[in-house]
Amino acid sequence: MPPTDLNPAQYDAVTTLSGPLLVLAGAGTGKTRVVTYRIAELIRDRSRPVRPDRILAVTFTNKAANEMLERAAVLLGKRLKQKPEISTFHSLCVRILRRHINQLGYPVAFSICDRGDQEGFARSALREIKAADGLLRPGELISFISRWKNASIRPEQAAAEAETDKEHLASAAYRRYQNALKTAGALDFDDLLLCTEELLARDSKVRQAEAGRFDHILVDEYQDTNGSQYRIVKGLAGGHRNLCVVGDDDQSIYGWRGAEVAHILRFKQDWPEAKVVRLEVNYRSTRQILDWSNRLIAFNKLRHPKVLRATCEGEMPRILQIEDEVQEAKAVVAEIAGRIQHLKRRPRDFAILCRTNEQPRAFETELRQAKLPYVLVGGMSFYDRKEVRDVLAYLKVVAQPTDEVSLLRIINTPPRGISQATVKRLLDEAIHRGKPIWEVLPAAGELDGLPAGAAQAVGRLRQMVERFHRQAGRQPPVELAQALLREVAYKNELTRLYPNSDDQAARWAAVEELVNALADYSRRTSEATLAGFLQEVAISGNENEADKQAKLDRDAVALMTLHAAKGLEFREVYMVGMEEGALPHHRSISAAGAAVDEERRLCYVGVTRAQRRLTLTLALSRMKWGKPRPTIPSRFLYELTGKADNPNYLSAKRGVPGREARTGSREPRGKNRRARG
DNA sequence: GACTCGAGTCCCGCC
DNA sequence: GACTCGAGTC
Repeated sequence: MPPTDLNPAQYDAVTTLSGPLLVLAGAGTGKTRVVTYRIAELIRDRSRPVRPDRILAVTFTNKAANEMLERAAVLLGKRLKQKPEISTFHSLCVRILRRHINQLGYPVAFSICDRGDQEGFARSALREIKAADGLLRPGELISFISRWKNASIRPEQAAAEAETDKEHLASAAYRRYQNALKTAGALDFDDLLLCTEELLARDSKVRQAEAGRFDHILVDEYQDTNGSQYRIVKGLAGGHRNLCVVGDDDQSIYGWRGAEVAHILRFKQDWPEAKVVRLEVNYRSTRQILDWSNRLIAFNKLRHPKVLRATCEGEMPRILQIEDEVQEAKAVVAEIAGRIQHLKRRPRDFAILCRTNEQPRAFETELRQAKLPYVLVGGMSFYDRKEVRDVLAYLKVVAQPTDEVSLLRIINTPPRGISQATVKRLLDEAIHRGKPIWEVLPAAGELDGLPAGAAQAVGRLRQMVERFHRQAGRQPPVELAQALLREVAYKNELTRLYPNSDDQAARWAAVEELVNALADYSRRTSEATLAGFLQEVAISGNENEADKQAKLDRDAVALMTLHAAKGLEFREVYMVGMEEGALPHHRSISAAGAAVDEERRLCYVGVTRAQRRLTLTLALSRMKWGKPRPTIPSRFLYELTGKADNPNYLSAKRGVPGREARTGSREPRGKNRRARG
C-alpha cells in the first residue's frame, strides 16, 4: 500500500512506477523522501514487484549515496537478500569499466589517479613537449584538460578548440598526458566518465549488457549532470525507459565541472512521453528563511521562475559583522556552545557552512577548544598528507611498478643515493625509448653519465620492488604493507625529517591509520588485493572513514563547504565568510559571464539548508597571504535583505554598462555595489 | 648527493 | 602563511 504521509504531488511521483519521470523539486520539498519512497514502492509493488538489485540509483556525492542507502534500508525494514544499487556516477563507472575496459586497450586492473598523481603526469607531459618553464603550470594544464574532458573533447580534437597560446600548448600536452596515462594503465576522474561513455557508444553488446542489468534507473540532482553523465544515463535507460530524474535548476552548482542545466530543461524533449511532477511546498524552512532565499535567487536571470511556499513561521535570519576571522570563529562556536548548554540543542542540530576548504581551520580550532564534537566533511585532508601519499605511492608501485608518478615520488624517499640528476637522466632515456621509466631501470648501469653509485642504488630499488611485487599475489596486503614499511625504514625517515617528537608521532599515526584502513578493507572484502584497496581509496576515500562519519553525524556539529552541504539539512545554520571574494569567490567575480549566478545558487543552496534558524556572518578583516586585509560585505547580503535593486524587475536602462570593464579583475570597491548578471 | 635558505607563487568547489 | 623551487654550501 502506498504511503499516506505524502502530499498529492509527492504521492504522484512516488506512485508513478514506470516510464520516464521528471521531478522538478525545489529545495526542501521532500526530494530525497520521494526518491527513497519510490525505490521502496517499486520493490513492494503488489502487481509487479521489482527485484531490488534491478534498481539503480545514482547520486553525485558519496555522502548522498550513503544517506539514500540508509534511508532506503530503514524504509524497507527487513533485511533484503539483494540490495538496490545506490552509488555515485564515478563508482558506477568503475564497475562498468572493470568489466570491459580491456576493449579500450587498458589493463583490467587499471588504476585511478588523484589530483596529486595528475600533477605528476601533467609535469612530465610538459617536460616532453619541452614547454618553457612558467609558460604553463601543471595545475593550469590539468584544468584545461579537465575542461576539455568534461565537454567530451578528446586529445586529437583539442587543438581545433584551442584559441590562445596557452590553449595550444595545453592541447599538445593533453595528447602526451593521455598517452602517459594509458601507458601507466591509469585513468583520471574525468576518464572514468569519458571511457564509460565511449564503451557504451562504440559497442552495442557492452551497452546491452550494462543496460540489461537494471529495470529502473533513478538519478538525483539531475541538474548537475555533465555531457558524459547525460549520455551514459541515456545509454543505460534507453531500452526500458524507466528513468526517474529529480533536480532543481536553482541548485545547479557544478557548472565548473561541465554540468549543464540544459539537460534537465530538455528532459521532456529527450523523453517525450515523460511525466513531469513539480514539488513546491517546502517543509524544511521557516517562512522568514524562505523569504530571504526567494528574494536572493530571483536575482538570477536564467531560471524557471518558482516560489517556494513555507509551512511554518520562525525568527528572522541574522547577519553578524565581526572583527576578523578568528573572532568570527570564536563568536560562532561560543554561540553554538551556549545554545547546546542552555537550550538543550544537540551538536548535530548545527552546521557551519563555508565557501572554501581552507575556511574551516579556524572553526576546527575553536570547536576543539570548546570540546564540542564536530565532523569535517570533505577536504580529503587525510589523503593529502605527505606521509600518507608517500606510503600510498609505495603500495602503488608494488601493485604496479609501471606507475610512473608513484615511482618518481618514492624513487629517492627516503634518500637512497638517487639524485635529481640521475632521475632526470632516467627520465630522458624513458622518453627517448618511449617506455615507462620502470622499464629503463634495468639498463641504468649502461647509461652514459650515470655514476656507478647511482646505478647501484637504482638496482637495489628495482630488486626490492620486484620482490614485493612478486609477493603481492601471495601475501595478505596488510602483512605486505608492514614488511614494506620496515624494509624502507619509513619510521626512521619521519624521525629524520621532523625533529619535534609530537610531529613524528602524529605523522606515524597517520601511516598506521592507513594500514588500519587496509586491514579493514581486507576484512570486509572476500578477495582482498592491494590493487583493489588502492582503487577504493582513490574513488571514495575509504569506507572506514565513511563509517566513522556516519557515527559522528549522529551527534556532531557539521563543518563543511557549501558544495558538500547540498542535499542536507540542519536545524540551525551558520554561513560564514559572507564577503566579496569568498562568496562570490573572486575567481567568479573576475570571470566573465554567468559565473556569479552560480555563486548565487551556491549561496541559495546554503541558506535553504536551514530549518529553523539562519545566521550569516562576515569578518571585517581577513588574513590573506600572510597579511590582514579589509573585506567588503558580500553583495548577496544586500540581495537577501532587499537592500539591492533587482535588475530583473527594473527597466534595462538602469544598468551602467562599462563600469566593470574599467575596474577589470579587481575586487569591487563600493559597498553598495549592485549585483549584475 | 643531501641539506639550508630565501625568493616567488599561490588551490574554489567534487568524484 | 605555507609551500615549492633553485642556488649555494657542506
